[in-house]
Amino acid sequence: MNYKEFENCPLNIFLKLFTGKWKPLILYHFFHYGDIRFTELWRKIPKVSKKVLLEQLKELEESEIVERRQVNTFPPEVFYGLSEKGKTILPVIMQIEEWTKKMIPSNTVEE
Amino acid sequence: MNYKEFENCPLNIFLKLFTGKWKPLILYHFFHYGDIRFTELWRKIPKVSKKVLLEQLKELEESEIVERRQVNTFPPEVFYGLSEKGKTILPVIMQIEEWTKKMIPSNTVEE
DNA sequence: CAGTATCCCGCGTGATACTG
DNA sequence: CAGTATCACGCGGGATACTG
Repeated sequence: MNYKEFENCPLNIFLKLFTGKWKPLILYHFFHYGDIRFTELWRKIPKVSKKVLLEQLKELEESEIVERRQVNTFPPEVFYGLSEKGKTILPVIMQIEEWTKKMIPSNTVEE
Repeated sequence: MNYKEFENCPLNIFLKLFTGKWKPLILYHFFHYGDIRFTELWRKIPKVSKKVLLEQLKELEESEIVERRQVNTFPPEVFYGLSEKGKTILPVIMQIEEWTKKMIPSNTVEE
């Protein structure tokens, strides 16, 4: 296996899907709250700039994990949420969470 | 949930374990070949510098996923491999790979 | 052979203001 | 309200030489 082959390896593809500082948190909100309007999502994730949040959403959209739904034209009203493909990740995420809770001592994060 | 809580969320902790350009490939080799001597690992991953490879190994070691075993004193002979905790990740990785193969169309990576 | 010391660069991310 | 345009910066990663 050379590096190029590895680029195509499923584990790496999966990780690249989630690479991005805010993507896991974005998906977390979709899993728990369903579709969310852009500004509301932004309100829930207070430390990220609009530009970056939009970039991350766009990347997730290009991965076909997230769907963007524009409701009416003016003023713009845009909802983001999981696609059907995105919803199939849930069991994988759950197994990851179980493993992590069991194996990784819950580190205390300093303020 | 605020951002600080999210830092402690299992999904995020898991992803941080693998964040690092070469970590998945390093783990791939350990899963397939068991313990590997440092230089041999370096030979298998030709595009990474020694410095960076050592950094990534050190981070994995600090996560207690990888273990470093020094065999004798001179010349140094150091083996790296999965810890017991590291080995428990395998089923999780396998589920991730299955999901990815099923759901993500195998992108062609340009040369 | 394994590991360290420097120096360097690009990219992901951030702050802010502007537009339709 | 959703999205774009600039400008800027820190840090993860890379190249190279050196050390015990």
